[in-house]
Amino acid sequence: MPHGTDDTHPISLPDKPALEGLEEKWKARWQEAGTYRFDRSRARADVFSIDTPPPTVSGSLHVGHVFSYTHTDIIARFHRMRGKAVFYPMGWDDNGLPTERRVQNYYGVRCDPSLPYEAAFQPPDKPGKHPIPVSRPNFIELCVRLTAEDEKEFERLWRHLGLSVDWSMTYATIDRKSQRVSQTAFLRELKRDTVYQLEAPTLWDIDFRTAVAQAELEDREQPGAYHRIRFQVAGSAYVEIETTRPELIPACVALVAHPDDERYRPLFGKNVVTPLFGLEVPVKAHRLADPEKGSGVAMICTFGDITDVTWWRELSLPVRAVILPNGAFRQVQFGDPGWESRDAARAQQFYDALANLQPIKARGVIVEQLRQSGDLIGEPKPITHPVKFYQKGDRPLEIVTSRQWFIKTVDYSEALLARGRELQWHPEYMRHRYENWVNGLAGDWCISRQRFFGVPFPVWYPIRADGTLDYERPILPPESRLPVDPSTDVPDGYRADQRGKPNGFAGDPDIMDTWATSSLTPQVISGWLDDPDLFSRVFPMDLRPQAHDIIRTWLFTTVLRAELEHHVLPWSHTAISGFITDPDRKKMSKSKGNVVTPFGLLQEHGADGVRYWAASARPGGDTVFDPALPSQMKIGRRLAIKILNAARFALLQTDPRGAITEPLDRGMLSALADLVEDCTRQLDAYEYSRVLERTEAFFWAFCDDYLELVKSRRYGDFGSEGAASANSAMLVALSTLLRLFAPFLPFVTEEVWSWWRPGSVHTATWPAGDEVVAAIGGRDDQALAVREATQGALAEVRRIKSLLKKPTKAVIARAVLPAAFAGLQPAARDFQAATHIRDLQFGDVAEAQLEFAEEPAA
RNA sequence: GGGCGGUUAGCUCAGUGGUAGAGCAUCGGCUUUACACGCCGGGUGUCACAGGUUCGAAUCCUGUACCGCCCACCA
Repeated sequence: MPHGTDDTHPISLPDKPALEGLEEKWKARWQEAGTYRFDRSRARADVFSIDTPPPTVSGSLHVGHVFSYTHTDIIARFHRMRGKAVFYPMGWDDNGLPTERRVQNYYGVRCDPSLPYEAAFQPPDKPGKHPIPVSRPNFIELCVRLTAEDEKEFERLWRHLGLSVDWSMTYATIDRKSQRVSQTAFLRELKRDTVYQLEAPTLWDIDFRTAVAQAELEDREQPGAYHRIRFQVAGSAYVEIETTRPELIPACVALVAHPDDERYRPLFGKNVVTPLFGLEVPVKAHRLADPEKGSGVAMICTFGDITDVTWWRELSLPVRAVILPNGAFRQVQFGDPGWESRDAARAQQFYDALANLQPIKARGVIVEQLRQSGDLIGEPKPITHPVKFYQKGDRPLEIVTSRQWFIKTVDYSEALLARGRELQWHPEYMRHRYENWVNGLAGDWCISRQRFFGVPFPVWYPIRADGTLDYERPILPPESRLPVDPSTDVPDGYRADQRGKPNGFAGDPDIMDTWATSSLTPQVISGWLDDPDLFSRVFPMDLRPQAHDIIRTWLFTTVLRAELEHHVLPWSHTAISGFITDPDRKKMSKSKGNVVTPFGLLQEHGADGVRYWAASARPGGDTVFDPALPSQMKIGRRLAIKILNAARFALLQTDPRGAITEPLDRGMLSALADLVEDCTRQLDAYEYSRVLERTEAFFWAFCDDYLELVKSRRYGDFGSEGAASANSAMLVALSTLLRLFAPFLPFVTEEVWSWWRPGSVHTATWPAGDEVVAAIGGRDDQALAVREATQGALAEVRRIKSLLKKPTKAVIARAVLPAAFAGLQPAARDFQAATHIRDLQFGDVAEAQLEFAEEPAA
């Protein structure tokens, strides 16, 4: 039976419908009824699977969260209504540095991976003055304990916002399953030689004391200065260089100029002497040296920046490192191998003033030394220049040589570009970000971090008789043992007391980069290792929603891991959301204090109101959030209230019902069918904002024009057949509009649906144009024309009445309308009743001619 | 330096070849039996700029400017 004409379900209407309390009511009922539970009996073709971003739970909730997660939920709800089994789990990203920092402060502990695990360890009630050292597994337990609270708060927000997540399926990026997936993928990649270990110069944060990856860099404008410094060529001949980092002069291993630079050609192959320290360094030629920069000749240090690394590698230069992992200048003995100075005593005197200093302090000291020695030419010229930082770091990155794990990326550039082309991007232009990144890959992905809270590398190393580690023959666990923590677990064939002893073993002390786990979210949630049946039904997945700032990290690495492990694209679509910005169009950030807590907004505007605001933003676009301005949320709330009232009106009187014969009814439904077709197309293309806008426009006209025009007839003024036509049409329209709105405004639509329809609107069938016009035996073009003429004429009469300041009820004894509106004649009865026109004529007039009667309408 | 978005009413923004739109704000009117958390109406624009294609351009092409973002080996 077509919807809307079902007589079997009783209608129960509230006297005064309201939005208050709908969230509490429906989120509980949805949970109870399992409305959003994933049906894992369905075949892959009937599944829509979503790789939802796990929010960083240690971060604060902010308005950006409700924004982008609403977009995904709209898509999820749409596909669910189209009959798909929606696989929509939620994860929590509790991995990584922010959590680690919080745990240290909250519990007053410090991770020491050399300690053994203590099962009975409990942190003190209050953090003490001195942090308590704990083992890595103990530390991870505390991280899990603390983040569990954060996760509850996020879940509360998501449920209140109405996300249609299946809450029986949650995961955390540090849970055992995630660890097992990460370690298994790592071991398999290691066996395939797509993972390798290398001692090499690595980007290094001196505060966190860890390696960081290219993807985690950001440039920040910093004040600096060019220092012009002379190097002695011979006798009184000097060559001058410019540098922003004069403190690295002791680490200088060469000078470099462009091979075609005539000024320096005579120097190539010769040695010069570094100022202060008297070290002989060669002058080299390399194409990356830019004659336009500085004096055209540059100092190569180990290591000042990434270019230094390139030069060092390609020119086969020695290492002369001065900066320790904590950023301090290390002790150096001049005269030792590699530090043969022309005047070791003098060099030592200068250098000793630098030892133990941090780079910025050392710079001040050395500038003064250079000034006094006469090697500083002129005064430093202040500039502002971009400097590389770790995204979460506070001081510029250094480059330090260390042993790290890498996943190969550069070798797979072509394959990854092809996957990027295969992926369907919404919006399409975000594809360029990915291509930019892949084309700019400078080196393989460093995945090891010298931190504690994260997934450990499942690797031990044999200790030789002389106590050194044998990195060439790592000891690997079988996959069946995973996950392991090599800092406390013992490799097969060894005893625990052999840890750290000659001929014993040592665990790899590092953990994986957080993205090394996050890049496997499709595998984690799809049951890659432990649930092949589920895996076959949901993987490769349908959708990865995420923000554009993590295309180079999360999206890229996920594509990479799926390529390495499965040789497939991990999902067919990605929907990229924009940012919430503050009124200055800057990205919102906690440090600027402009973060708005979402619970207050939900309280004030209702979940549907907040969702309306989120859904109004076009896909991928940044949206300004100004708490000081009246927002779209108010409009959304108003729309939700209007839906309540309009539905109540339609349902107040549903009898008689019968054939839909009247032109206005048929025209309205024909237009609605067009709307439905359009909305379906747009949602298929992820253009949710258009769907909301168009549905809303239709709905508002439905209320203010259609309902007003048919009111009289509906009340029975023109007999029961006319009333039956109106009632039946109204019910079809209501049912259809509720379903179109359902993905956007899940609470109010569910409330109204519950007044008269069985089941949930969210598992009802998404409307189809054919279904809408089935009630009138097909789309009716003539009726559409009548509707259009009637609406035009209605606007015209309203305009004249308003200009003349006539009350709505004023009776018009005689009206002559422009002939263009004559098409309304089949609906003249409805039209005249709504406009109180007694005698209606059409003529050659430019605007409506109205003669008002003396008496008001009855 | 390369790339990507944006520039439309006072504000926030729709609008991808056919008479310039919505909401908010503002002003005026309406006690109308679903809704005053409502309804009707008015005013408001060199569609950033300059060329080009076209019968016709906010829309397509070329270039410029400004805003924002991404990327880059930034001495």
